[in-house]
Amino acid sequence: MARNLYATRSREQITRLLRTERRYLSATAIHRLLRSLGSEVSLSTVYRTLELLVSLGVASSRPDEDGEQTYVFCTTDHHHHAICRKCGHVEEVGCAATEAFAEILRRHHAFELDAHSVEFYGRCARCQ
Amino acid sequence: MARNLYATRSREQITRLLRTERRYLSATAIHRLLRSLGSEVSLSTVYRTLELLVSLGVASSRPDEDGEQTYVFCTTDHHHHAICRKCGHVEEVGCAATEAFAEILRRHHAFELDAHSVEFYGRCARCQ
DNA sequence: CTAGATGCAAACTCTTTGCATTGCC
DNA sequence: GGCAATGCAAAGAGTTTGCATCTAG
Repeated sequence: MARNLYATRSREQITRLLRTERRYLSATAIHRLLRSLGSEVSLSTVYRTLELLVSLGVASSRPDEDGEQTYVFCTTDHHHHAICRKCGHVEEVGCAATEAFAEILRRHHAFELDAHSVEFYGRCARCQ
Repeated sequence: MARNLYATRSREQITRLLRTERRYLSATAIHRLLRSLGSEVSLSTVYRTLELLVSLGVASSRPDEDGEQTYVFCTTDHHHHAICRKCGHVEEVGCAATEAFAEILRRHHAFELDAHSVEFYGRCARCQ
């Protein structure tokens, strides 16, 4: 955690959970999980902490199909996510992999891909 | 519109707007646009009609970054979307273009891509 | 001790639903 | 005329915010 920020119990718990799970979880799901583990953190603190983690680059968020925001632990390095539809596991995909695809879009559609927002769904190695 | 369904004024207006715009719009945005064009359709009808169009395969929906659902007119053919970040224009990308990319993910990450949910962001030909 | 973090409850936004009314065929 | 569609208002769900209290440093 950066300077000027207190390393509180709530924040440690939320960060540790995300770091362990490595899959996209909603704020409510995180709250429910933590409570079931004995934590007494409130839902608003979960929301505020998640917002903090995202702004610090420690977590990344995206809305699921219903529009509910979900959060995942991730490094600050530049990368994209391949998300397993079966187990929810998040694989970090390096930029090089997207280059070839950007080239195809460029040639066939004159479309300049902004690869930063691309996310992929499918089956990870263990779930096929 | 299929049998058993009334071709009402509201539905025509909503469908015509989507067909003309060809970009992702939220229900509220569609409602606002229609009202500004003189329509008196209600917001709940907009929601109900959009749900109908999606189930008919005439429209497709996805949540934006804030989790708000947005809708776009599209054909029922199998394809993916390349969305221009500048003008919002939606380009329909054929499946062949995604094949090459799926192959890379498969080789480098042992990840089986379910290409059906992939959407791309960037700049279209006119907006570069 | 003090700025920052938390909990609670209320407020907000987007979306869905129940029901009486209207309108298409 | 009959069944489906609509409008309105109220209810839901997820998320944010104000404020008094608590706590890490």
